[in-house]
Amino acid sequence: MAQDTRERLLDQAEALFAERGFYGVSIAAIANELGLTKQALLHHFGSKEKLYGEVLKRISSRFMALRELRSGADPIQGLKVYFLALLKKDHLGQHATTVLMRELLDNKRRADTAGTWYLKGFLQDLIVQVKTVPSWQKAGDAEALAFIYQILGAINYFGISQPTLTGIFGPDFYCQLESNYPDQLMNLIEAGLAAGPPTGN
Amino acid sequence: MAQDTRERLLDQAEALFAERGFYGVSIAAIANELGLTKQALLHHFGSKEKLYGEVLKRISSRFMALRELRSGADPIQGLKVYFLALLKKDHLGQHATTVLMRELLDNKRRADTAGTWYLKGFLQDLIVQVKTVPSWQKAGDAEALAFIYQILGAINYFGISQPTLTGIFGPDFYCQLESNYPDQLMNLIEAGLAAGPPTGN
DNA sequence: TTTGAAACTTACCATATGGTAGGGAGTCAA
DNA sequence: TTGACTCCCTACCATATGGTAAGTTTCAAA
Repeated sequence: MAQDTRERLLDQAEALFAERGFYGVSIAAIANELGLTKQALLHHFGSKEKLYGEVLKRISSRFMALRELRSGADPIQGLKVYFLALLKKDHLGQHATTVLMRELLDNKRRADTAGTWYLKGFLQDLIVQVKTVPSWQKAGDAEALAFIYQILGAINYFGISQPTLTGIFGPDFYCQLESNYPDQLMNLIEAGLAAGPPTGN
Repeated sequence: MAQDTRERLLDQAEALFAERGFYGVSIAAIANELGLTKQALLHHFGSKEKLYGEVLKRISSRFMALRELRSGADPIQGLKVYFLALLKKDHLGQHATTVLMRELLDNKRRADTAGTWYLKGFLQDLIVQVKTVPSWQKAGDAEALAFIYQILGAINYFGISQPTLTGIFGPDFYCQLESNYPDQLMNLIEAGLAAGPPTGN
């Protein structure tokens, strides 16, 4: 039951941090959402910063789990599994990528604490996989990462734009957009992997 | 001189909103940065919300100016001009895209105020241009926008990741990454435009 | 010279926030 | 039964925040 409350607080915190950002949420708001007082929250986590740290840690562990998931043999399939999981938010939860994006934005300021260390393994894993693809074998790490980042950007930027796009173009249009996004993304990945790194001209 | 102070306050506000987000910055902090008190700021803008609105409006006008900039004739060149301007932050200022990204994240909550209406013209313009490219002429608007959004994501996500990537991989590696990013982006755009929308298989 | 508006300032205020202190209820082992 | 521990609450506090009220200074027009 204690562990249960802790977990529920983390869930709630993750959702609210995603929605409003670190400074947009008070610990009282998080606790009240569960019918608790902020002191209950402070009892479990000590401080708001520590709570936020725990949220990031939990997200990081899901990313780690994602790494275990890849099929292994075919690098292209492995990459697709990764990227589709990110797009569909499988195994990560609805709010993980949003919290992560906010953390990227805030990272400049809290560069010392740097809650994104766990991304290193994830990104290195992706680099290795890209360089396993025949046409990318001669590529440098930076080139591979640039390609990866383009895909990550295509995924995550779209992920946070739903409310805005719906507001601008209406729900029907957004629905079309969402339904053909995965296909186009897979196209982009395949085309990029097939083409290899840019040649010097 | 009055206009000058106003403009300087807007500059400072834009920079700080980009860096810390709406809730992460106090109006006192913005004003103090210029050796003023927060009441000077309130005198010019009335409230924090209104100041933020002015910042968004100013950014929007720069986007509008960007639309005028396109070469006109060649749609592919026009698209490249747009996207390169976004990547290099020409005519937009260092912080415009960051503020915009934060606004996308917060838009869910302030969906009523929706400070991103001005994006509509910009996006529609891009859609028209993409559909002018021969291989995209049969594409639907949603397919064109999906492609555009992939590019925008590749640009903007990378744009906010510099501190994190530098932290993870070191400044030298980031420098490599940054130097080959534009080329790879142009590759991606060309490949995507040449390939056309995904076929139904 | 007077008027009046613009561009600030100092004082002040209500509220919200993160955090401390300490207490009470329940559980569980000795 | 008692002591200790966990979980959570009420009470309280220092600080920060957005905003109001009421000047003060500057400066230009009447």
